[in-house]
Amino acid sequence: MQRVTIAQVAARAGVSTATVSRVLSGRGPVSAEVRRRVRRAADDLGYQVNHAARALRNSRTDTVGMVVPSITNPFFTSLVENVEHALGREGKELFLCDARSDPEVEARRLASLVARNVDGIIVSPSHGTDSGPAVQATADRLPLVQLDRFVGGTNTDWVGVDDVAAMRQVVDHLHAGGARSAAFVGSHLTNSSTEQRFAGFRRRAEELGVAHDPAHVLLGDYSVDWGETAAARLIEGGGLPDAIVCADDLIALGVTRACRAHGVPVPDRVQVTGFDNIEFARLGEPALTTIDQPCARIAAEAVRLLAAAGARGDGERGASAHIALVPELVVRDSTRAPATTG
Amino acid sequence: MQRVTIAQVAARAGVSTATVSRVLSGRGPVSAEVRRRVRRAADDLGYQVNHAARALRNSRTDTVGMVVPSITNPFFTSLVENVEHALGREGKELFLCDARSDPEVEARRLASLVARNVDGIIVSPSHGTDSGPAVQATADRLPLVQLDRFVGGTNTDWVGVDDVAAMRQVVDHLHAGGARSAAFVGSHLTNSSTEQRFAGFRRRAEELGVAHDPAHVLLGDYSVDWGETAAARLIEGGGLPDAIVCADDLIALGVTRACRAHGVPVPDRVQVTGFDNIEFARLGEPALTTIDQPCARIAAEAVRLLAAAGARGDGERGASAHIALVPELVVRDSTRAPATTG
DNA sequence: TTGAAAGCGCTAACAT
DNA sequence: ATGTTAGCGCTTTCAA
Repeated sequence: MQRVTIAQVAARAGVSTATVSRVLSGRGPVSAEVRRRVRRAADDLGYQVNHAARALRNSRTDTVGMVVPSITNPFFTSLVENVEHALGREGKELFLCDARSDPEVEARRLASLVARNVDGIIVSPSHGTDSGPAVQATADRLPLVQLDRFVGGTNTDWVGVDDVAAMRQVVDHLHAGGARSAAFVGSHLTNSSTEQRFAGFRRRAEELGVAHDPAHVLLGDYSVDWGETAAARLIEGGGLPDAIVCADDLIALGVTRACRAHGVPVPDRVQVTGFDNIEFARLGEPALTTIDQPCARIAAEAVRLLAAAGARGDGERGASAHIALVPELVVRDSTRAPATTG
Repeated sequence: MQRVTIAQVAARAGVSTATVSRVLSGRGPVSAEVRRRVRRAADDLGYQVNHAARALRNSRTDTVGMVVPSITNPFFTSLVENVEHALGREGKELFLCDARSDPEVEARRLASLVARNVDGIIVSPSHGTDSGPAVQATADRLPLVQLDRFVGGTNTDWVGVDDVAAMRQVVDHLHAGGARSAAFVGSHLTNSSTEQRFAGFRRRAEELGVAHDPAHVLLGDYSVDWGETAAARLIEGGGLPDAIVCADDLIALGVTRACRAHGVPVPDRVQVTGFDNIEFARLGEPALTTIDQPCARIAAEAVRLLAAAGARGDGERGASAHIALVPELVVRDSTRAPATTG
């Protein structure tokens, strides 16, 4: 099972390796007759390019690296799927890495992607500050764009949703449904998503006079388990507010589940909202009102920015782009007010 | 932002490139003093190996490729996560590909992995027969093991669960809960999972005298939507059986949702079972009784087999290993009988 | 213990 | 239109 090289193809077709290369990469002038012979020989031998050799020669791999905090979070897989699709249109492949929500693992992944000579990197940093050094160091070597989450103090491009505007919609909607007090359940404030969402929540709550007791701000991680734990704590602690605003759908799914387990009616006793609009959001009981993240759009913009950064060359880095898309509220059954149009 | 090469490190440390290579790869004898100088120089320059050059030279990439039908199915992400973890223990990385449930895409992915000189491939084939040629062609060139699903007529290793034994447990449990008739909802019989599970279901149903009307066998795809559609069809068609056996949890989640929507009580009017035990299975209303797939174990075995196949060399392929793990039934609230011990 | 040099498979000048 | 050849960055004999 030796690997077939262009030299063997060349020998069989009775031409030089250069000609074979020209035929197979479709560059350079080759007569139709020779082209056919080479193709034939390559097929017969079962030739396949050696990616390593090509990468070494071209210093280009047609591969983009992507690092996400957790591949088991459906929101990130949705993002990954869309990025891969967008990349496919440019003939590039995706090398996916899971950071396990750990900045150290993340740093190793980024280093590994650099070693692999990927053409660019798309990363959603696990941690709001700890991810900084590795992201910056990587951005110094390769085109890099941040997606969804971001880390402060870097000069890279970023694409995501406007969390503050999103939370404004959420709080408005809850308020319209009669909520006069609200809790916030998120992850520890160590990533931009939670930070921004909490800030947006608090700002709008204050503007509308929705009470938000500091004791009703519960921070853990992005998981169903944490949602259940947090909700149980709120319920058992007494003084359950009118609404529970969750930083993502996994948490919200846990919260509604705990409410069901404790016999607390949603949305009649307490309204609940999620964030991301993962597929399972509509499967909750009740189905979750949530913020729909335009994953396809985010992915497409990220790929576009990356291509632009690559074309721009590495030295001249101008002002970095910050693209915040305004997402839509999806009203389902976990809140009381009807959907508004506007 | 030029990449640093060992030549530059060598120059700075005042040694040859050979010595630098020896120090950085930890092979060959180098004096402590020189070792320190080289390390120092490499750090100062921010040296990182060039993976392509190393791969070309060593014809080894320390990378394993994995192809799954769909990265948005939580069962497969769970498998991926575990494979990556197992690989990490051997200092290997994972290159993940999504086949979009399409044998043609799958074939392209496999070819691309071969071109990348991955050290081995782990694949869960999308299609029971159409995936065959590409899988076999790939297996002829590289160590390859099939995971979960498999394609017939190849001589590769395989690891997964014993679907027939699993379905036996499911039917026994439903029967113990009083079911005397059952429907089966799966995907088109174009992959081994559905085939085996359906066969297992039918066999045990016949043994126990559980009625299974051919009109109650509904085949679509592995998705929540299909589960909803299929359940609606069963409910509206009248003659709803005592139980609905689903080929995976996504389908089961759709089925229970449709039952809820149509006011059909689960498990009192109809019992429902899933397969895989994805995280969301316990979040259904009611929580799903399902078969737990031992992902960590499956992943570990796959990695072990792959390493063995690699070590064995490519020519001498003996009998292929077929490892079928017996999974456990997880009893929750969508079925009537209590959990049994044994 | 260290260095010189060949060569992995490919592509792009350059030459014909 | 086609061939010759240098060289991408690394590892590994072989020689010193």
